Amino acid sequence: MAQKPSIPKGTRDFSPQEMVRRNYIFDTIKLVFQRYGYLPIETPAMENLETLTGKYGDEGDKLIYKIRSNKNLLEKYPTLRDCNCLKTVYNYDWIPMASDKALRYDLTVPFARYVVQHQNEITFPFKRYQIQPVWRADNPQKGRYREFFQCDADVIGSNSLINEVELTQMIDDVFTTLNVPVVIKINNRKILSGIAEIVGAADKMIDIATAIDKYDKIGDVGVNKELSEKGFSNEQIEKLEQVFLATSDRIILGPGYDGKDKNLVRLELLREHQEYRSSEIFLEGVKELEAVFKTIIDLGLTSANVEFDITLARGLNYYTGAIFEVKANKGTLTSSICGGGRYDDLTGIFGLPNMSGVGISFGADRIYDVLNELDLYPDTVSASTKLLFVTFGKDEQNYCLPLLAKVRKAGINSEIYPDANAKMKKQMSYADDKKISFVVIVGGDEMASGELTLKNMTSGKQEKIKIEKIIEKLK
RNA sequence: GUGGCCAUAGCUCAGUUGGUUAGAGCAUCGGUUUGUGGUACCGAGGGUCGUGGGUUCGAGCCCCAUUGGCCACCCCA
Repeated sequence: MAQKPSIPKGTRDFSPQEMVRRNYIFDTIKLVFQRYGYLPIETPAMENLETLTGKYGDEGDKLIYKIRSNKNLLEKYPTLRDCNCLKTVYNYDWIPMASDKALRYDLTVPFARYVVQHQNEITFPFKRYQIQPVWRADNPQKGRYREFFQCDADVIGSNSLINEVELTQMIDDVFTTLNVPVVIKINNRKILSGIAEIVGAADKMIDIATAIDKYDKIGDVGVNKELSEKGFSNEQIEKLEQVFLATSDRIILGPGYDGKDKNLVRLELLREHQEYRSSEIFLEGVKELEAVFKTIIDLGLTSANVEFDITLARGLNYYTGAIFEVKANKGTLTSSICGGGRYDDLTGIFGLPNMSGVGISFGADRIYDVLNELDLYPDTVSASTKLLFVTFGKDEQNYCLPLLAKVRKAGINSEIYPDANAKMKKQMSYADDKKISFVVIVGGDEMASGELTLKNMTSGKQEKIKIEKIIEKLK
């Protein structure tokens, strides 16, 4: 017996029913992308390693899947074969040369690379969407995979905040269609930069951001402890706590709250904040968000809630302006199902400066998990074949083949049971299992009269009917 | 990279203080007289109990190691 086959950790197989469901998600997202004027591109699964490194922070870089070279180090340096220290590491005759390629970690960095490479063919602002798998050498757990699909939409070459508004509307559109209640959290890295500047730690913005990101998880005590461990003084920590507390519900919903939009109240509070208003970049971030929120409120969203959250950080290093994160309000998955933000200089690294971009990324696999858990698929998602020809032998089958072709030409998904000798029960079970809505039963009587037996598999009712009428009926 | 839990049929699991030939449900396939599925009844196939070692007269069960999985931390879609 052969060994039981398996697939690598953190990867999944998708069977037909699952694929139909996943395609429903992809189709929904794609439709929204197209409706807002985004055009598709694809990039290779692998990139040059140097394209990817240094873009995702220290933790991110560790999770990049490196592709080992096919060249054998021992062929180039045969004397290495005798090196004992290598032998203890590699007990075989093949030592790969240094890896210089890697699997893509996300779709944003390859996109930036693409834009720089194709800058002369692109009309800016460039709106592209991209739906492809990405790979991360992470430890799998709930909602976390080593291979998963991202669905990205990005605008590059436009500073306008209308893009931020539009992306928010797209998130709303997608999750409204999918029937998933969500909260869209929005923050701005400039606010975080300003905060870091004010407390005298401008170079430690990332440290502050990743610590305060855990506010709702480990509370103020935990956050303060982490900040302290990272070398922040008590004075700095106190100053930081002050600004985060300023936007808490307890403060803004207190006496004097006049029912105005919470997000705008929070931002106004920050704009007027004694200590922090002195930072230019801080105020810039606040003003940007005020503009974004005002427009969103004016236009209104269909089902999503938007929320300004000053503790939202996001780990990716390249974000410089607005940052987004979307979570489902129902179900047990607590991690984000969509994220994004503005990056002012991602193309600069590849030699094309002053090209600001902003984008969002839907995590298709997590959305799939949420939809599965909440069972949010419409009935129409399961049906594929609409009509099955059931026959009793070779003669009947031959009689049906031209009819089948006719039905297919009319655009009706249909098939015939291939094994002419199969018993009727077998053929009916097949239809039942595939959730085929109608079967046509063809035997001697039907062939003689041309009146075929059409059975509705849901109601169980059947009627004698000519093929033309069947086509008319099912079209 | 760190920690916790788990591993028996394709799937979900049972399996007594260690004792003959390891069970059930679901799924699959076949049958209940050869033109009718989803419900019923009968039957069949399918397991070196994750792998390797140890203790024992005897191990699915106890011990050690190893691999894999799930969950949490870190970080992220």
